Amino acid sequence: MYTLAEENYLKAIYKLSLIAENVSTNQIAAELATKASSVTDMLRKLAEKLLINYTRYQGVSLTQAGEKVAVNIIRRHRLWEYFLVEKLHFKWDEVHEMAEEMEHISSNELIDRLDEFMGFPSRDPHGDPIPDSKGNFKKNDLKPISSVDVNACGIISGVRDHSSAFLQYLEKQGLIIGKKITVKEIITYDSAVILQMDSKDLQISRDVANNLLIAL
Amino acid sequence: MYTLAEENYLKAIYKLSLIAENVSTNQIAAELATKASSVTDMLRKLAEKLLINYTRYQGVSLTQAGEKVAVNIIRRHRLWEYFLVEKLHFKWDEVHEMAEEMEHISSNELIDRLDEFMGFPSRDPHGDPIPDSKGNFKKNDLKPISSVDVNACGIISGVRDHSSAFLQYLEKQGLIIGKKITVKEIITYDSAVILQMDSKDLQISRDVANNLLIAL
DNA sequence: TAATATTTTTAGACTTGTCTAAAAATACAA
DNA sequence: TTGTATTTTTAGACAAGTCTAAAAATATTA
Repeated sequence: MYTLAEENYLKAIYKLSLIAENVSTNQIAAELATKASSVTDMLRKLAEKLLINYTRYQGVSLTQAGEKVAVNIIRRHRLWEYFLVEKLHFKWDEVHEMAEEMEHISSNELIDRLDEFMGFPSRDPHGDPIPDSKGNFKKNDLKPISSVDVNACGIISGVRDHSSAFLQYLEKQGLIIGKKITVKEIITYDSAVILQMDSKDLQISRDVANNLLIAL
Repeated sequence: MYTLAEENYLKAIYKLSLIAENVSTNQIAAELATKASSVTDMLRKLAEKLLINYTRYQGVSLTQAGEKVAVNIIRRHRLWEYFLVEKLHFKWDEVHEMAEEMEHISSNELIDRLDEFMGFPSRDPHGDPIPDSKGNFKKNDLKPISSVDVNACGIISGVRDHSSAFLQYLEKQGLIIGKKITVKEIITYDSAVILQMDSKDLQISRDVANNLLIAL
């Protein structure tokens, strides 16, 4: 249906669109670790196929068709991650690269059966919601710890950084999905955050607080 | 590790090697539905990577390294087919194309865990043996029905043609893996074969008898 | 608002894998 | 064994996706 490169571009544009409506060539280049000139070439092709809205120098956004394709890729990615963790017992920091390959397996029938096989999970191992077969899913209402007030209390529910370095750090600190935490103090000097978890105090940096999401 | 095209060539050469030691350019071209000139180009590349033994005009064979890669692809293919049939409940005639895509997922750790998850199956849904993680597997000792004598008796255990047309035909006739059959008569005129199965007689054509394998 | 900096696009080239058409090598047959 | 048919390779071209270098457009700032 779509080439590997096309799918990766659509996914990148979708991801960047969550932050700001309009996505720039350079942002896409950075996201895909490629050059701006390569991006421009691909944007012309995607626009021709009516998957993006594109005017030279003006940035891009996904069309409805493009968004549908992107959401479907995300559905596949998250279902395979769930499979790898729940059925094959991989750790949550080991599955991203594998799922990056598996998300391009084209059969939707396969994905629907996989979904059913696993009991229609609603979130992947990193707490991200899994779109259903029609593409519906709740937008993430999770907040980075860096954005909540002192004394706020919530459940660790997701991450913004999926790198294994970050996930391994969290694991080591016991900061795993489902844990209940309370924000005890925010250090003015460097925006570090002191959390209470399991009746113990734990300090995390601003970067970590930015990338760790909680449900209030 | 290897490109999609390289993997497909190695798999094709492996498959053809089972029939005759040395494989010709035209055979490969036919197997991959491509042109002989394209095959020649790829053969040069595979030879350079020491995956095949190749001298111009003399046909090719796999090196040990090449065979190892090919067997690994076959392992992945057959394990995914088993997964699709046993876990996702696809029919045996529906899984080939999906497995053709899935066999290129590169992680061996993934495949080993999948193997374990399914209890280390020894044969795929079409009766073909599944290599273990070291690449060991029993060569098929199954025989086409067309090659056995009258009064021979055996268990339907495999197929040589994996097309859904053929598999659907077998399904319809009840000729599925595990069934016990007896060869009652071979018609001299057209080599058709009359089988006995479940105390009933059933006639199959020479083509079918050629592609349906039994364990004696 | 004019000069400078940044971003984006264009132009031209490269790689992988494919193709057609023609040449070279091998196989077959008289 | 010589001529013909077949197979295989070479030569040159093309599409997809990428790159570098340079040009064009946009944004910033003095």
